[in-house]
Amino acid sequence: MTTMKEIAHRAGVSVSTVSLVLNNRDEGRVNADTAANVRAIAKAMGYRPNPLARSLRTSRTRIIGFVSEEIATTPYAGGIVLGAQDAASELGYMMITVNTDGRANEERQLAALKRYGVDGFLYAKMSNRVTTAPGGIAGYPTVIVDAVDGSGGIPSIAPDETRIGYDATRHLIDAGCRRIAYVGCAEPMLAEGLRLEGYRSALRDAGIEPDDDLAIRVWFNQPALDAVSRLFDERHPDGFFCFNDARAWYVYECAARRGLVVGRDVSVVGVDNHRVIAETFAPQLTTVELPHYEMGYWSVCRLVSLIEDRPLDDVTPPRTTAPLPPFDADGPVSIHCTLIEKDSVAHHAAA
Amino acid sequence: MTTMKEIAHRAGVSVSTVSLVLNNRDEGRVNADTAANVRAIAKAMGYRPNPLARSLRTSRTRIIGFVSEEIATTPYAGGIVLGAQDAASELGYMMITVNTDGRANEERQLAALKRYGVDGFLYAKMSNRVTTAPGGIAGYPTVIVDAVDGSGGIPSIAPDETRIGYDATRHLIDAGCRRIAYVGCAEPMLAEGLRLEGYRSALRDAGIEPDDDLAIRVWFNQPALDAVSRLFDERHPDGFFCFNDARAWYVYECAARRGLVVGRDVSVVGVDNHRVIAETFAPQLTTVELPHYEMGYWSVCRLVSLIEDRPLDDVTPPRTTAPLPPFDADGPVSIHCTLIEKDSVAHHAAA
DNA sequence: TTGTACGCGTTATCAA
DNA sequence: TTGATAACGCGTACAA
Repeated sequence: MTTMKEIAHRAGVSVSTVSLVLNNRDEGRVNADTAANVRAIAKAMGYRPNPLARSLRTSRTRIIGFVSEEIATTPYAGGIVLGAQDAASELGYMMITVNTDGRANEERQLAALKRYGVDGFLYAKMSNRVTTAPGGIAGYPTVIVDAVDGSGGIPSIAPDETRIGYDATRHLIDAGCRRIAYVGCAEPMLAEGLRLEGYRSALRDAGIEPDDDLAIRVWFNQPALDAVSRLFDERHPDGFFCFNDARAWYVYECAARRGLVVGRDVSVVGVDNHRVIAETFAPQLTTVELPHYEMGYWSVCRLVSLIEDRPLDDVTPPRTTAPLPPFDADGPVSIHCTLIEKDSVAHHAAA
Repeated sequence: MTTMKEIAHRAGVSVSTVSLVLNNRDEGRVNADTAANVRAIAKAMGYRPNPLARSLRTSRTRIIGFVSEEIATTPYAGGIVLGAQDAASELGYMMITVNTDGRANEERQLAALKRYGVDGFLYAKMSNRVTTAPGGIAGYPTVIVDAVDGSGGIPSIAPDETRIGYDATRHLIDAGCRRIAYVGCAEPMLAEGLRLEGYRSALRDAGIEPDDDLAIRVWFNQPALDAVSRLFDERHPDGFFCFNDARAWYVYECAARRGLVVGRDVSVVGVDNHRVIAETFAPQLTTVELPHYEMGYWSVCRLVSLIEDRPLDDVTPPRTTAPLPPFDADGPVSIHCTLIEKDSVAHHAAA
């Protein structure tokens, strides 16, 4: 590790001069030639600033604390963490991730992070819900990921759940389906209600009155399979909007047992085709993909813009993928999710 | 953040005395009373050392770098990361996790970690294979997780794959099965060959000559389902040992379509019943559980023992769960996996 | 038994 | 335009 002192020695100048130059504060304060020389030497010696020493002075570490209760418990976490890490890396930040199990060790973990001098926090849930950030976070720049702040005031980023329901249902309507079922999730989740709402709006907008018997909410395993079976036999839906991968499976399974081919006899649109369908039935599910990676990525951009008090456009590295959501709003931000079309929807003229 | 200086001021002593006391270096060097006083004040003021400042002096950060290519791509990662984080937390360490996508940005990420002064590395794969740690890691204390070091010399921790195959097969034999099939994985993996080996040994030990037609290796989806279907129809196995959750699903599905009840008509033992079976068929699969959490936990203990050059027993916090593997060996360590019995195995007298 | 002085690598202030 | 000098919080050799 080469230090400023060594560079100063080699360049025959003082450490302060080196510091000025290497921090680009030499504009009109250091002779252009000496500056160039210092830069050249620094480059030749492969100088990289020591973040610890810098932090000791500036009390800024360029470390972000990623706090979550459920990093380990859901397969989606990976996407968020990865996106966050990528953004952090591109912006010159590091991320320390900690997993809190409930409020128990939460404050202890937060205290540790604070001692390490993190510049801000990402507080992540793994499915959209109303949450309230732990008290210890107060006063630190914070962004809530995949949830909305119950107490208000903290910016958050989450999928636009209503629109997910709307778009999925709309897609089925456009394909000619008229008896569209919703296979929801029996656990109380924000997403559940909102997607149902979107599903209903789409139907109404298309002049179809929602039929409550077509919308069910199921848990897992046999009871879920039984419920979907009844739905098949009693209401004969021609399209299904499924809350998630596991719910879509029940539809695929029921269809298979009745000799119905998904994508020909019945149409299915799901959310976030993650593993179950992909590994069991053919990976053909038309899905609205939850932007986990993007949420992670964008939340870090937003957090850094808070930390460094710079406009968001300024800190956001150029990206070739999806456009940015309207970050300027200081409250919660809903991210639009895109529908990925596979061959689980039969496109035929309207009946 | 209260500092040593403040404590020194309040105690009416110098900073060095405080430092001596708070680092437990006061044995016979500081008056017992002053020491006690200093400790009391430190406690009252809630003193916590500033890790940054300390690191600047000691060039030790108590930060561990967790490096992996696939944190995001597998649902198992969570368990390893969580276990590692727990151990780190209990041992007073922090973990910075980075996800490298191939060798491309790997060295850049490693360089960043090194600049932040990590004390050592965890290099993790998400399924047991022969690997070789990146060059940039050389010279740092390192432990390889869920893989074995190809070039030797670096300690590693991975499941005992052969024994997984042996135990699972043995369990089926003990339950009375005689035509035991192996549904393996067509991808080339270390685990695949080793589990097959264990499967064969168990059969031979029971006086059953392995029948090659009973051991198949499949990919995913329809082709896999077809292969397992043929297996059912042509060889009529009474027991199945399945490489993983997804492979077990094909067996459940084929059984269901033939009216056979798993746990009554056929027996199934799998590995790591993760999500597929649990969310689709009832979560009843008898499995050999891969100790992801334990691997993470133990690897950190081992790494810390390397970093601090202390015997492993010394750094390992007391645990109530499984016993420690034989860490003393300096090469690869195989962790024994335990079989969790659910009701997917029909226990009947041998035919 | 305690305090002084210095260094870790940086940044910031101020005087030259 | 440049360079001492102090400070960030801590650890430690050495002097008192």
